[in-house]
Amino acid sequence: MNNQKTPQTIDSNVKRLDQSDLSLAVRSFLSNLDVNGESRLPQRAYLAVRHAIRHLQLPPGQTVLEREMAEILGMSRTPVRESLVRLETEGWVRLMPRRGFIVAPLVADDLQQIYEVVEALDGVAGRLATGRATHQELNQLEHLIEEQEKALELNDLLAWTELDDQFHNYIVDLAQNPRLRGIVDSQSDQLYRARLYTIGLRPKPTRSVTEHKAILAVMRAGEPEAVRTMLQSHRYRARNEILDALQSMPPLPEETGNNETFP
Amino acid sequence: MNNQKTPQTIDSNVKRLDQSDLSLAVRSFLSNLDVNGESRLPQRAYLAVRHAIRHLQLPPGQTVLEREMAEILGMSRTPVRESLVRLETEGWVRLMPRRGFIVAPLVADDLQQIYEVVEALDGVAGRLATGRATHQELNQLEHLIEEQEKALELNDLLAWTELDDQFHNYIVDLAQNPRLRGIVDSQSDQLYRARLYTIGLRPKPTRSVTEHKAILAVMRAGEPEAVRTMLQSHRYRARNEILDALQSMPPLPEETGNNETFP
DNA sequence: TGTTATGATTTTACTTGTAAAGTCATAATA
DNA sequence: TATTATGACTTTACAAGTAAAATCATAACA
Repeated sequence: MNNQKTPQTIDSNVKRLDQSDLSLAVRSFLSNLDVNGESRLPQRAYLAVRHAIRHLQLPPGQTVLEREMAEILGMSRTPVRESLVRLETEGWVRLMPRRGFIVAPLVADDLQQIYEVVEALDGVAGRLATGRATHQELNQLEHLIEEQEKALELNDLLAWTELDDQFHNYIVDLAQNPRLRGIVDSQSDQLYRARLYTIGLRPKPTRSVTEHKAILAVMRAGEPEAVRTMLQSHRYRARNEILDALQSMPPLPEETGNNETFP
Repeated sequence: MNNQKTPQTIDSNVKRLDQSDLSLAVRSFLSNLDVNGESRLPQRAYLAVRHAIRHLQLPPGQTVLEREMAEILGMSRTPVRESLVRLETEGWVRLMPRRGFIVAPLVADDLQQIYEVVEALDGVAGRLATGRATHQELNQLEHLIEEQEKALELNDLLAWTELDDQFHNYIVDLAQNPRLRGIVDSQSDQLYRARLYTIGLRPKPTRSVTEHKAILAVMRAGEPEAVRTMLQSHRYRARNEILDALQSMPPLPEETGNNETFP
């Protein structure tokens, strides 16, 4: 029923209009992303595609064609391909040899692997941050926690998700290790879409805020090892909530190209 | 003195022969690497360049030209560039915009960052491996330790370095997490050249072998948390030895193109 | 002598072209 | 009907070409 390919008639020397699988909405989402600050084309393509995957605009299983992306982003195929290669080594897309790239499916096994990595790196970041953060920076963490409480009172789960991300990212920043920063960034960000996907099915994250407070307190007390342990178990609990929610979902979203073809 | 560029005479319409900075030895090292198993050209280029950097054939600071690599490896520039982009995101080379790629310099600050990452990931790998390894696999670890002792008796530090790598890599394998595997692989392998570089300046690694035995014992006892702690402090000690040795070295190797031009 | 200007050269950054391999709809066949 | 064969079509994988930018040696000049 969702086969949108036109049957090729013999006189189809007319240029086909529906060579794309992507809806107009997704196309505008991709092309309207503000990446003007980036001068390099591959970096622009990288940010655009990653952003679209992160926000489930490019759903798991969706094929990503270099020709199509190039067309949408207004560049040639080469910089697009370069960005896809990078996204592949980071785990955002998967390369099927001679078939093309698809958005990495959202399966429990994969998420489990990411969590095992992020738990460890998040933990060490917290440990390092404890020694390296200034009072001012710790106050900034406190500010983020307050914002989280506000978002929770308003039941704004989307805002809360962003603030939770900011909290953890800021701790990683404080570790002052660019390499760690890069790896955590690309890995933990891949968890975002799983959280987005299960956002309504998880318990209200009041406990997360409590734990954030406890983590900050131990950072203030200057106990690096304790910070590490707490961050790790904090992530562990979050992991279980996500995986539980994912299991109670419709089987798995694969090749769900949300197409709106013209009338 | 080491300026090997020929002064361009007015009648230099002759094709220049020394357009390369790389010695014949390095060229043959690169082209003779056994990568025939790999069908994809970018993967071949990736392995070749990475291997050459790892073994200090391409020294820190060396510029890596895509045209030159393409020529040496017998392919066009496109797959070479793709491999360089990947090596850049992993930290092996550094991209100077509009200037080209150079082999990442071997500076203490960078090594420190890598160690912070690897310590954490190695630790979690050990923790996971403890639950997931079979008796047979643990015996394989024991075998590797025995080989290390033999290498040490023969004072074969190069063999020992390889065996030490194998030991740690095997533990990561046992964690059964491909993503973790990939990140540790690319990161910890970047430490290899630092170890190679300081190989004669460090104390004989008898203590490392003792610690390996202790780690294996705790894995056999099935105490994941203890394995993590021990692996982490094991890496920490190794880190300090390397960084100390590096500090007592000639300033820092940058642009040391070990050229042997024709007579 | 020291400093600035200049132009040839090199190298990336990006575009475009092409062959091979895989896919898929349709037709032929048992 | 079920299965296999066929061929048009799509898409990557790789090659090759070009323009802009940075570099560096040399020359002009104060």
